[in-house]
Amino acid sequence: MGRGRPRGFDRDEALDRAMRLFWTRGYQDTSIADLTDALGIGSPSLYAAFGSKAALFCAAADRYQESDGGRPGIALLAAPTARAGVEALLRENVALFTHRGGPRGCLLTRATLSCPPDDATVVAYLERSRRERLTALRTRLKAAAAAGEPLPSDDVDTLAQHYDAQVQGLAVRALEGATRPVLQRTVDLTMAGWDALAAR
Amino acid sequence: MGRGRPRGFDRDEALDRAMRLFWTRGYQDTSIADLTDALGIGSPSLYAAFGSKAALFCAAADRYQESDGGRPGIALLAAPTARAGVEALLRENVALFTHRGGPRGCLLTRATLSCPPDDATVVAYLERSRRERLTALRTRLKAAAAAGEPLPSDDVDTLAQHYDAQVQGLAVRALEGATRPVLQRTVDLTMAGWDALAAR
DNA sequence: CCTTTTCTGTAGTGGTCGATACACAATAAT
DNA sequence: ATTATTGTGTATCGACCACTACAGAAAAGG
Repeated sequence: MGRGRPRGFDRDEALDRAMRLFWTRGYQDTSIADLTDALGIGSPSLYAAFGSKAALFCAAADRYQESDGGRPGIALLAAPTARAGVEALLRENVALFTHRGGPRGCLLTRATLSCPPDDATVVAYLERSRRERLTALRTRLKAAAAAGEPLPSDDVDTLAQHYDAQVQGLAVRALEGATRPVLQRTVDLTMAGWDALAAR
Repeated sequence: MGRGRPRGFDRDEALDRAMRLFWTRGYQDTSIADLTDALGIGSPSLYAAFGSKAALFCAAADRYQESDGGRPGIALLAAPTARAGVEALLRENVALFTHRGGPRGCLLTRATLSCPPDDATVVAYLERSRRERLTALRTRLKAAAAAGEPLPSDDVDTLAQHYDAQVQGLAVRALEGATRPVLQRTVDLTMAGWDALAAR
Protein backbone atom coordinates (compact mmCIF):
# COMPACT_ATOMS: atom_id res chain seq x y z
CA MET A 1 0.00 0.00 0.00
CA GLY A 2 1.03 3.59 -0.61
CA ARG A 3 2.41 5.27 2.38
CA GLY A 4 1.47 8.96 2.64
CA ARG A 5 -1.85 10.72 3.06
CA PRO A 6 -4.52 9.22 0.81
CA ARG A 7 -5.90 11.28 -2.05
CA GLY A 8 -9.10 13.04 -1.10
CA PHE A 9 -10.86 12.67 -4.45
CA ASP A 10 -11.57 10.02 -7.06
CA ARG A 11 -9.02 10.31 -9.84
CA ASP A 12 -11.22 8.73 -12.49
CA GLU A 13 -14.21 10.86 -11.64
CA ALA A 14 -12.00 13.94 -11.80
CA LEU A 15 -10.77 12.85 -15.24
CA ASP A 16 -14.36 12.45 -16.40
CA ARG A 17 -15.22 15.95 -15.32
CA ALA A 18 -12.07 17.36 -16.91
CA MET A 19 -12.92 15.55 -20.15
CA ARG A 20 -16.40 17.08 -20.14
CA LEU A 21 -14.96 20.53 -19.55
CA PHE A 22 -12.32 20.28 -22.29
CA TRP A 23 -14.98 18.85 -24.59
CA THR A 24 -17.31 21.75 -23.88
CA ARG A 25 -14.89 24.66 -23.93
CA GLY A 26 -11.86 23.47 -25.86
CA TYR A 27 -8.31 23.39 -24.57
CA GLN A 28 -7.25 26.98 -24.32
CA ASP A 29 -10.51 28.38 -23.00
CA THR A 30 -10.60 25.84 -20.16
CA SER A 31 -8.58 27.37 -17.33
CA ILE A 32 -7.05 25.70 -14.32
CA ALA A 33 -9.53 27.66 -12.21
CA ASP A 34 -12.41 26.19 -14.25
CA LEU A 35 -10.98 22.73 -13.70
CA THR A 36 -10.35 23.06 -9.96
CA ASP A 37 -13.89 24.41 -9.58
CA ALA A 38 -15.50 21.58 -11.53
CA LEU A 39 -13.34 18.94 -9.89
CA GLY A 40 -13.81 20.39 -6.42
CA ILE A 41 -10.13 20.31 -5.56
CA GLY A 42 -7.30 22.78 -5.09
CA SER A 43 -4.78 23.43 -7.81
CA PRO A 44 -1.87 21.77 -5.94
CA SER A 45 -3.90 18.55 -5.82
CA LEU A 46 -4.55 18.82 -9.54
CA TYR A 47 -0.88 19.32 -10.32
CA ALA A 48 0.17 16.52 -7.94
CA ALA A 49 -2.24 14.13 -9.64
CA PHE A 50 -1.80 15.10 -13.29
CA GLY A 51 1.40 17.13 -13.65
CA SER A 52 0.31 20.00 -15.87
CA LYS A 53 -2.63 21.32 -17.84
CA ALA A 54 -1.25 19.72 -21.00
CA ALA A 55 -0.79 16.34 -19.31
CA LEU A 56 -4.27 16.54 -17.80
CA PHE A 57 -5.69 17.25 -21.24
CA CYS A 58 -3.91 14.26 -22.72
CA ALA A 59 -5.20 12.03 -19.92
CA ALA A 60 -8.72 13.38 -20.37
CA ALA A 61 -8.48 12.91 -24.14
CA ASP A 62 -7.30 9.32 -23.62
CA ARG A 63 -10.35 8.76 -21.48
CA TYR A 64 -12.52 10.32 -24.19
CA GLN A 65 -11.13 7.97 -26.80
CA GLU A 66 -11.58 4.99 -24.50
CA SER A 67 -15.22 5.84 -23.74
CA ASP A 68 -17.68 7.87 -25.82
CA GLY A 69 -15.14 9.04 -28.38
CA GLY A 70 -14.04 5.49 -29.12
CA ARG A 71 -17.45 4.21 -30.23
CA PRO A 72 -17.23 5.34 -33.86
CA GLY A 73 -13.85 3.71 -34.35
CA ILE A 74 -15.10 0.47 -32.85
CA ALA A 75 -18.20 0.57 -35.01
CA LEU A 76 -16.02 1.00 -38.09
CA LEU A 77 -14.05 -2.14 -37.30
CA ALA A 78 -16.97 -4.24 -36.06
CA ALA A 79 -19.03 -3.93 -39.23
CA PRO A 80 -18.90 -6.81 -41.71
CA THR A 81 -18.28 -4.62 -44.76
CA ALA A 82 -16.51 -1.32 -45.41
CA ARG A 83 -19.82 0.15 -46.54
CA ALA A 84 -21.48 -0.76 -43.25
CA GLY A 85 -18.37 0.27 -41.33
CA VAL A 86 -18.19 3.74 -42.82
CA GLU A 87 -21.91 4.29 -42.32
CA ALA A 88 -21.64 3.12 -38.70
CA LEU A 89 -18.63 5.39 -38.23
CA LEU A 90 -20.56 8.39 -39.48
CA ARG A 91 -23.76 7.61 -37.59
CA GLU A 92 -21.96 6.93 -34.34
CA ASN A 93 -20.18 10.24 -34.76
CA VAL A 94 -23.48 12.04 -35.31
CA ALA A 95 -24.80 10.44 -32.13
CA LEU A 96 -21.61 11.37 -30.27
CA PHE A 97 -21.57 14.94 -31.51
CA THR A 98 -25.23 15.61 -30.65
CA HIS A 99 -25.68 13.48 -27.54
CA ARG A 100 -28.26 15.00 -25.21
CA GLY A 101 -26.67 16.24 -22.01
CA GLY A 102 -23.22 15.85 -23.49
CA PRO A 103 -21.02 18.51 -25.07
CA ARG A 104 -21.46 18.99 -28.80
CA GLY A 105 -18.94 18.13 -31.46
CA CYS A 106 -15.63 16.33 -31.06
CA LEU A 107 -13.23 16.93 -28.18
CA LEU A 108 -10.22 16.37 -30.42
CA THR A 109 -11.36 18.50 -33.35
CA ARG A 110 -12.27 21.29 -30.99
CA ALA A 111 -8.89 21.13 -29.28
CA THR A 112 -7.08 21.08 -32.64
CA LEU A 113 -8.56 24.43 -33.52
CA SER A 114 -8.23 26.02 -30.09
CA CYS A 115 -4.76 24.93 -29.00
CA PRO A 116 -1.89 27.40 -29.10
CA PRO A 117 0.68 26.03 -31.55
CA ASP A 118 3.52 26.43 -29.07
CA ASP A 119 2.08 23.86 -26.68
CA ALA A 120 4.17 21.06 -28.15
CA THR A 121 2.84 18.31 -25.89
CA VAL A 122 -0.79 18.78 -26.84
CA VAL A 123 -0.05 19.45 -30.50
CA ALA A 124 1.90 16.22 -30.75
CA TYR A 125 -0.83 14.29 -28.96
CA LEU A 126 -3.50 15.60 -31.30
CA GLU A 127 -1.40 14.91 -34.36
CA ARG A 128 -0.89 11.32 -33.33
CA SER A 129 -4.59 10.84 -32.61
CA ARG A 130 -5.53 12.14 -36.02
CA ARG A 131 -2.98 9.93 -37.74
CA GLU A 132 -4.30 6.87 -35.92
CA ARG A 133 -7.89 7.65 -36.90
CA LEU A 134 -6.99 8.14 -40.53
CA THR A 135 -4.90 4.98 -40.51
CA ALA A 136 -7.78 2.97 -39.08
CA LEU A 137 -10.06 4.18 -41.83
CA ARG A 138 -7.50 3.50 -44.56
CA THR A 139 -6.75 0.05 -43.20
CA ARG A 140 -10.40 -0.91 -43.13
CA LEU A 141 -10.91 0.29 -46.68
CA LYS A 142 -7.78 -1.43 -47.90
CA ALA A 143 -8.98 -4.70 -46.44
CA ALA A 144 -12.31 -4.22 -48.19
CA ALA A 145 -10.57 -3.59 -51.49
CA ALA A 146 -8.51 -6.73 -51.04
CA ALA A 147 -11.69 -8.67 -50.27
CA GLY A 148 -13.21 -7.48 -53.50
CA GLU A 149 -15.93 -5.36 -51.93
CA PRO A 150 -17.38 -2.73 -54.27
CA LEU A 151 -16.04 0.71 -53.32
CA PRO A 152 -16.83 4.23 -54.56
CA SER A 153 -13.27 4.56 -55.85
CA ASP A 154 -10.16 2.49 -56.44
CA ASP A 155 -8.06 5.12 -54.69
CA VAL A 156 -8.33 3.86 -51.13
CA ASP A 157 -6.21 6.65 -49.75
CA THR A 158 -8.49 9.31 -51.20
CA LEU A 159 -11.51 7.45 -49.89
CA ALA A 160 -10.07 7.51 -46.38
CA GLN A 161 -9.30 11.24 -46.64
CA HIS A 162 -12.78 11.90 -47.97
CA TYR A 163 -14.67 10.13 -45.20
CA ASP A 164 -12.37 11.56 -42.56
CA ALA A 165 -13.31 15.00 -43.91
CA GLN A 166 -16.97 13.99 -43.54
CA VAL A 167 -16.39 13.34 -39.85
CA GLN A 168 -14.69 16.69 -39.34
CA GLY A 169 -17.47 18.43 -41.22
CA LEU A 170 -20.04 16.83 -38.95
CA ALA A 171 -18.06 17.86 -35.88
CA VAL A 172 -17.95 21.52 -36.95
CA ARG A 173 -21.60 21.58 -38.01
CA ALA A 174 -22.59 20.08 -34.65
CA LEU A 175 -20.65 22.77 -32.82
CA GLU A 176 -22.36 25.37 -34.95
CA GLY A 177 -25.67 24.07 -33.66
CA ALA A 178 -26.81 21.67 -36.40
CA THR A 179 -29.34 19.25 -34.90
CA ARG A 180 -29.12 15.49 -34.97
CA PRO A 181 -31.79 14.97 -37.64
CA VAL A 182 -30.05 17.48 -39.90
CA LEU A 183 -26.72 15.70 -39.54
CA GLN A 184 -28.41 12.34 -40.06
CA ARG A 185 -29.76 13.53 -43.38
CA THR A 186 -26.28 14.74 -44.30
CA VAL A 187 -25.02 11.22 -43.67
CA ASP A 188 -27.94 9.79 -45.67
CA LEU A 189 -26.70 11.80 -48.62
CA THR A 190 -23.09 10.75 -48.09
CA MET A 191 -24.06 7.10 -48.06
CA ALA A 192 -26.35 7.51 -51.05
CA GLY A 193 -23.28 8.84 -52.84
CA TRP A 194 -21.34 5.73 -51.80
CA ASP A 195 -24.03 3.45 -53.17
CA ALA A 196 -24.40 5.36 -56.42
CA LEU A 197 -20.64 5.27 -57.00
CA ALA A 198 -20.04 1.73 -55.82
CA ALA A 199 -22.77 0.40 -58.10
CA ARG A 200 -21.08 1.57 -61.28
CA MET B 1 -10.10 67.91 -44.17
CA GLY B 2 -9.80 66.44 -40.70
CA ARG B 3 -8.22 68.72 -38.25
CA GLY B 4 -6.01 66.92 -35.72
CA ARG B 5 -2.80 65.02 -36.09
CA PRO B 6 -2.92 62.63 -39.04
CA ARG B 7 -2.86 58.90 -38.44
CA GLY B 8 0.65 57.53 -38.71
CA PHE B 9 -0.27 54.22 -40.40
CA ASP B 10 -2.41 52.93 -43.24
CA ARG B 11 -5.69 51.68 -41.83
CA ASP B 12 -6.36 49.24 -44.65
CA GLU B 13 -2.89 47.77 -44.55
CA ALA B 14 -3.25 47.35 -40.80
CA LEU B 15 -6.57 45.55 -41.33
CA ASP B 16 -4.91 43.24 -43.83
CA ARG B 17 -2.20 42.33 -41.36
CA ALA B 18 -4.74 41.83 -38.59
CA MET B 19 -6.77 39.58 -40.89
CA ARG B 20 -3.70 37.50 -41.63
CA LEU B 21 -2.93 37.17 -37.94
CA PHE B 22 -6.47 36.17 -36.92
CA TRP B 23 -6.51 33.75 -39.85
CA THR B 24 -3.25 32.17 -38.75
CA ARG B 25 -3.76 31.99 -34.99
CA GLY B 26 -7.52 32.19 -34.44
CA TYR B 27 -9.28 34.77 -32.33
CA GLN B 28 -8.38 33.96 -28.77
CA ASP B 29 -4.75 33.08 -29.37
CA THR B 30 -4.11 36.37 -31.16
CA SER B 31 -3.23 38.89 -28.46
CA ILE B 32 -3.25 42.65 -28.64
CA ALA B 33 0.52 42.51 -28.27
CA ASP B 34 0.73 40.23 -31.33
CA LEU B 35 -1.39 42.69 -33.26
CA THR B 36 0.47 45.84 -32.26
CA ASP B 37 3.73 44.07 -33.13
CA ALA B 38 2.54 42.96 -36.56
CA LEU B 39 0.88 46.29 -37.29
CA GLY B 40 3.85 48.29 -36.03
CA ILE B 41 1.72 50.60 -33.90
CA GLY B 42 1.07 51.18 -30.21
CA SER B 43 -2.00 49.81 -28.51
CA PRO B 44 -3.64 53.24 -28.02
CA SER B 45 -3.50 53.76 -31.79
CA LEU B 46 -5.10 50.39 -32.31
CA TYR B 47 -7.92 51.13 -29.90
CA ALA B 48 -8.43 54.62 -31.32
CA ALA B 49 -8.73 53.18 -34.83
CA PHE B 50 -10.76 50.04 -34.17
CA GLY B 51 -12.37 50.27 -30.73
CA SER B 52 -11.71 46.86 -29.25
CA LYS B 53 -10.24 43.46 -30.06
CA ALA B 54 -13.71 42.15 -30.90
CA ALA B 55 -14.46 45.09 -33.20
CA LEU B 56 -11.07 44.74 -34.88
CA PHE B 57 -11.76 41.07 -35.46
CA CYS B 58 -15.13 41.85 -37.04
CA ALA B 59 -13.55 44.47 -39.30
CA ALA B 60 -10.76 42.06 -40.26
CA ALA B 61 -13.30 39.31 -40.92
CA ASP B 62 -15.33 41.68 -43.10
CA ARG B 63 -12.18 42.34 -45.06
CA TYR B 64 -11.57 38.60 -45.33
CA GLN B 65 -15.04 38.03 -46.73
CA GLU B 66 -14.63 40.91 -49.16
CA SER B 67 -11.29 39.66 -50.47
CA ASP B 68 -9.91 36.10 -50.46
CA GLY B 69 -12.68 34.63 -48.33
CA GLY B 70 -15.36 35.95 -50.65
CA ARG B 71 -14.15 34.12 -53.76
CA PRO B 72 -15.90 30.81 -53.13
CA GLY B 73 -19.25 32.51 -52.57
CA ILE B 74 -18.86 34.53 -55.75
CA ALA B 75 -17.86 31.42 -57.69
CA LEU B 76 -21.00 29.68 -56.43
CA LEU B 77 -23.24 32.42 -57.76
CA ALA B 78 -21.35 33.06 -61.00
CA ALA B 79 -21.59 29.50 -62.28
CA PRO B 80 -24.33 28.72 -64.81
CA THR B 81 -25.60 25.61 -63.03
CA ALA B 82 -25.83 24.50 -59.42
CA ARG B 83 -23.54 21.58 -60.25
CA ALA B 84 -20.85 23.94 -61.56
CA GLY B 85 -21.52 26.37 -58.72
CA VAL B 86 -21.04 23.81 -55.97
CA GLU B 87 -17.91 22.44 -57.62
CA ALA B 88 -16.51 25.96 -57.99
CA LEU B 89 -17.40 26.68 -54.37
CA LEU B 90 -15.52 23.63 -53.18
CA ARG B 91 -12.52 24.13 -55.46
CA GLU B 92 -12.19 27.81 -54.60
CA ASN B 93 -12.30 26.86 -50.95
CA VAL B 94 -9.56 24.29 -51.45
CA ALA B 95 -7.45 26.97 -53.14
CA LEU B 96 -8.25 29.43 -50.36
CA PHE B 97 -7.49 26.98 -47.57
CA THR B 98 -4.15 25.86 -49.03
CA HIS B 99 -2.92 29.07 -50.66
CA ARG B 100 0.88 29.23 -50.63
CA GLY B 101 2.12 31.99 -48.39
CA GLY B 102 -1.33 32.39 -46.89
CA PRO B 103 -2.67 30.96 -43.64
CA ARG B 104 -4.33 27.55 -43.92
CA GLY B 105 -8.00 26.83 -43.46
CA CYS B 106 -10.83 29.28 -42.97
CA LEU B 107 -10.62 32.38 -40.80
CA LEU B 108 -14.26 32.05 -39.77
CA THR B 109 -14.25 28.33 -39.02
CA ARG B 110 -11.09 28.74 -37.02
CA ALA B 111 -12.56 31.61 -35.03
CA THR B 112 -15.78 29.68 -34.41
CA LEU B 113 -13.85 26.96 -32.63
CA SER B 114 -11.44 29.21 -30.76
CA CYS B 115 -13.66 32.03 -29.56
CA PRO B 116 -14.71 32.15 -25.90
CA PRO B 117 -18.51 31.81 -25.81
CA ASP B 118 -18.92 34.87 -23.58
CA ASP B 119 -17.58 37.24 -26.23
CA ALA B 120 -21.08 38.07 -27.47
CA THR B 121 -20.00 40.46 -30.22
CA VAL B 122 -17.79 37.98 -32.03
CA VAL B 123 -20.12 35.04 -31.45
CA ALA B 124 -23.02 36.97 -32.99
CA TYR B 125 -20.87 38.05 -35.94
CA LEU B 126 -19.78 34.50 -36.65
CA GLU B 127 -23.31 33.17 -36.32
CA ARG B 128 -24.60 35.69 -38.82
CA SER B 129 -21.77 34.92 -41.28
CA ARG B 130 -22.54 31.21 -41.13
CA ARG B 131 -26.24 31.79 -41.65
CA GLU B 132 -25.56 33.95 -44.68
CA ARG B 133 -23.27 31.35 -46.21
CA LEU B 134 -25.77 28.58 -45.71
CA THR B 135 -28.55 30.75 -47.08
CA ALA B 136 -26.57 31.55 -50.21
CA LEU B 137 -26.02 27.86 -50.84
CA ARG B 138 -29.67 26.99 -50.22
CA THR B 139 -30.87 29.81 -52.44
CA ARG B 140 -28.65 28.73 -55.31
CA LEU B 141 -29.83 25.13 -55.02
CA LYS B 142 -33.47 26.18 -54.76
CA ALA B 143 -33.14 28.20 -57.95
CA ALA B 144 -31.60 25.19 -59.66
CA ALA B 145 -34.44 22.97 -58.51
CA ALA B 146 -36.95 25.49 -59.84
CA ALA B 147 -35.08 25.56 -63.14
CA GLY B 148 -35.39 21.82 -63.41
CA GLU B 149 -31.66 21.10 -63.09
CA PRO B 150 -30.89 17.51 -62.07
CA LEU B 151 -29.85 17.44 -58.38
CA PRO B 152 -28.54 14.66 -56.13
CA SER B 153 -31.64 14.96 -53.96
CA ASP B 154 -35.04 16.63 -53.91
CA ASP B 155 -34.41 17.86 -50.39
CA VAL B 156 -32.71 21.17 -51.15
CA ASP B 157 -32.22 22.04 -47.51
CA THR B 158 -30.36 18.82 -46.83
CA LEU B 159 -28.25 19.39 -49.92
CA ALA B 160 -27.22 22.80 -48.64
CA GLN B 161 -26.36 21.40 -45.22
CA HIS B 162 -24.40 18.58 -46.83
CA TYR B 163 -22.22 20.76 -49.04
CA ASP B 164 -21.71 23.27 -46.26
CA ALA B 165 -20.41 20.39 -44.17
CA GLN B 166 -18.04 19.56 -47.05
CA VAL B 167 -16.59 23.06 -46.82
CA GLN B 168 -16.10 22.82 -43.08
CA GLY B 169 -14.50 19.42 -43.47
CA LEU B 170 -12.05 20.83 -45.99
CA ALA B 171 -11.25 23.72 -43.65
CA VAL B 172 -10.42 21.42 -40.77
CA ARG B 173 -8.45 19.01 -42.93
CA ALA B 174 -6.44 21.91 -44.34
CA LEU B 175 -5.63 23.11 -40.84
CA GLU B 176 -4.54 19.61 -39.95
CA GLY B 177 -2.03 19.79 -42.76
CA ALA B 178 -3.78 18.08 -45.68
CA THR B 179 -2.16 19.22 -48.92
CA ARG B 180 -3.94 20.80 -51.85
CA PRO B 181 -3.81 17.72 -54.12
CA VAL B 182 -5.27 15.60 -51.33
CA LEU B 183 -8.16 18.00 -50.82
CA GLN B 184 -8.68 18.26 -54.57
CA ARG B 185 -9.11 14.51 -54.76
CA THR B 186 -11.59 14.73 -51.89
CA VAL B 187 -13.59 17.20 -53.93
CA ASP B 188 -13.29 14.95 -56.99
CA LEU B 189 -15.01 12.26 -54.98
CA THR B 190 -17.69 14.61 -53.70
CA MET B 191 -18.52 15.74 -57.23
CA ALA B 192 -18.44 12.18 -58.54
CA GLY B 193 -21.08 11.46 -55.90
CA TRP B 194 -23.15 14.39 -57.17
CA ASP B 195 -23.01 13.09 -60.72
CA ALA B 196 -23.82 9.54 -59.77
CA LEU B 197 -26.83 10.66 -57.74
CA ALA B 198 -28.06 13.32 -60.14
CA ALA B 199 -27.99 10.89 -63.05
CA ARG B 200 -30.51 8.53 -61.49
C1' DC C 1 1.14 83.56 -32.97
C1' DC C 2 -2.49 80.63 -30.18
C1' DT C 3 -6.26 77.38 -29.77
C1' DT C 4 -8.51 73.21 -30.98
C1' DT C 5 -8.49 68.68 -32.46
C1' DT C 6 -6.65 64.31 -33.20
C1' DC C 7 -3.15 60.85 -32.86
C1' DT C 8 1.02 58.64 -30.57
C1' DG C 9 4.38 56.78 -26.93
C1' DT C 10 5.12 55.73 -22.26
C1' DA C 11 3.70 53.57 -18.71
C1' DG C 12 0.70 51.72 -16.48
C1' DT C 13 -4.47 49.61 -14.74
C1' DG C 14 -6.79 45.52 -12.52
C1' DG C 15 -7.47 40.87 -13.75
C1' DT C 16 -6.42 36.22 -15.03
C1' DC C 17 -3.18 32.85 -16.71
C1' DG C 18 -0.52 28.32 -15.52
C1' DA C 19 2.10 26.81 -11.96
C1' DT C 20 4.24 26.61 -6.90
C1' DA C 21 6.35 27.48 -1.96
C1' DC C 22 5.30 26.31 2.24
C1' DA C 23 3.13 24.80 6.28
C1' DC C 24 0.18 21.34 7.85
C1' DA C 25 -2.71 17.11 7.82
C1' DA C 26 -3.10 12.25 7.18
C1' DT C 27 -1.57 7.92 6.39
C1' DA C 28 2.14 3.76 6.58
C1' DA C 29 6.47 1.83 8.16
C1' DT C 30 9.60 1.30 12.03
C1' DA D 1 5.88 7.34 19.52
C1' DT D 2 8.78 8.54 15.90
C1' DT D 3 9.91 8.96 11.20
C1' DA D 4 9.02 8.97 6.35
C1' DT D 5 6.00 9.88 2.82
C1' DT D 6 2.31 11.88 0.39
C1' DG D 7 -1.86 15.00 -0.27
C1' DT D 8 -4.28 19.44 0.90
C1' DG D 9 -5.15 24.57 1.68
C1' DT D 10 -3.54 29.09 1.74
C1' DA D 11 -1.42 32.35 -0.41
C1' DT D 12 0.91 33.43 -3.61
C1' DC D 13 4.50 33.74 -8.05
C1' DG D 14 5.93 36.23 -12.42
C1' DA D 15 3.93 36.58 -17.00
C1' DC D 16 0.60 37.90 -19.78
C1' DC D 17 -4.22 39.47 -20.81
C1' DA D 18 -7.34 43.36 -22.83
C1' DC D 19 -7.44 47.95 -22.11
C1' DT D 20 -6.48 53.02 -20.85
C1' DA D 21 -4.71 57.60 -18.33
C1' DC D 22 -1.89 61.00 -19.42
C1' DA D 23 1.24 64.00 -21.53
C1' DG D 24 3.25 65.45 -25.63
C1' DA D 25 3.38 65.71 -30.81
C1' DA D 26 1.35 67.00 -35.21
C1' DA D 27 -1.86 68.76 -37.94
C1' DA D 28 -5.94 72.64 -39.10
C1' DG D 29 -8.57 76.96 -37.89
C1' DG D 30 -8.48 81.40 -35.92
